[in-house]
Amino acid sequence: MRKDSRLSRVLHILVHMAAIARPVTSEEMAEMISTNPVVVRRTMALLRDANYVTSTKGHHGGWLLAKPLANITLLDIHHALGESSIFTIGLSDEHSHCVIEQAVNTALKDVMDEAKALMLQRFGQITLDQLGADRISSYLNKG
Amino acid sequence: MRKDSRLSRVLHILVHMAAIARPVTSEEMAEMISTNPVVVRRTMALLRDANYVTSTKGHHGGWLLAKPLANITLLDIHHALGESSIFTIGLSDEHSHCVIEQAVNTALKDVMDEAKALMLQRFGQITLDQLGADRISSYLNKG
DNA sequence: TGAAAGGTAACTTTTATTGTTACATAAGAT
DNA sequence: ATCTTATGTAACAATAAAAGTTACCTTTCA
Repeated sequence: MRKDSRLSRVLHILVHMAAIARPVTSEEMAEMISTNPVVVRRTMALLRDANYVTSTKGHHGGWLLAKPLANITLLDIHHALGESSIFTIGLSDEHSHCVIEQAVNTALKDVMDEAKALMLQRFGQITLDQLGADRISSYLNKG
Repeated sequence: MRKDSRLSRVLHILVHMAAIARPVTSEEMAEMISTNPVVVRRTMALLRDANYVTSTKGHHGGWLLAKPLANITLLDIHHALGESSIFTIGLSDEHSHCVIEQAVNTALKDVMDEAKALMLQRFGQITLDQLGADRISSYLNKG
């Protein structure tokens, strides 16, 4: 299964955007993450749908943040990207009538649900403005 | 990303094995999980390498548990299947020199590590014999 | 009206899992 | 002895999801 790197990539872009006081084009963003503009538009469109960014066409167009990074959490962006499964571990479903299969799947699902809940809770505690600040303080601390 | 359903499938097989007092063939196991014997051998071979099962060739051959289910945890089996990533979320690595990318990835990695630690801890607390017992008691409780 | 931007559909590439075929080897049954 | 029943394994095909690419559209402003 190929990894979904959209969250990492789009967070990278958003933090850059906050430091650039003008519309940023898909072309520029594509260079930030070494891909092409269509891939960028595809992901950014989801954030626009959730009102975290706006886009304008034509000359001097591009993308702008719709709110300060301090008002956006990792969870917000995660959700904006859609409700896809976060685990590579899947449950079998060949014989859903088998009580053993049901017991196995219930046990696995309970654990995965708990881990997911923890992860989303942590994501909800981190705002995007902390990503820059965290980095600077750890840089100063480590030399 | 396609899900890795080996853990769920092989747990299903192991619990069945405990209830069958003779060597179980790959053919029989393949029917349990609706696949073919080669797929079964591929996964079971990993469990044999980790000494959870044994296999014998020829007439009346097949697979046997090497220890009681009570002595095997979900974590044991998870580890026996190899150290593959459990998350579909990947980190970008286009520009590892960019401090913003590093800050984003560190934040994501910290959260994922924490969620993974919780998941593995829970897996370590569940022995395979509980899968049958859990199911029966929940069945009785729910009617 | 031409250049610069986003919008989007359709298709290809990539990557990991799963499935399949084929054949070798081992061990007990006849 | 040799046939049958098993596992062992290599090589290849099918499947599925993300990412990449191409092509063409519309919008906006100089």
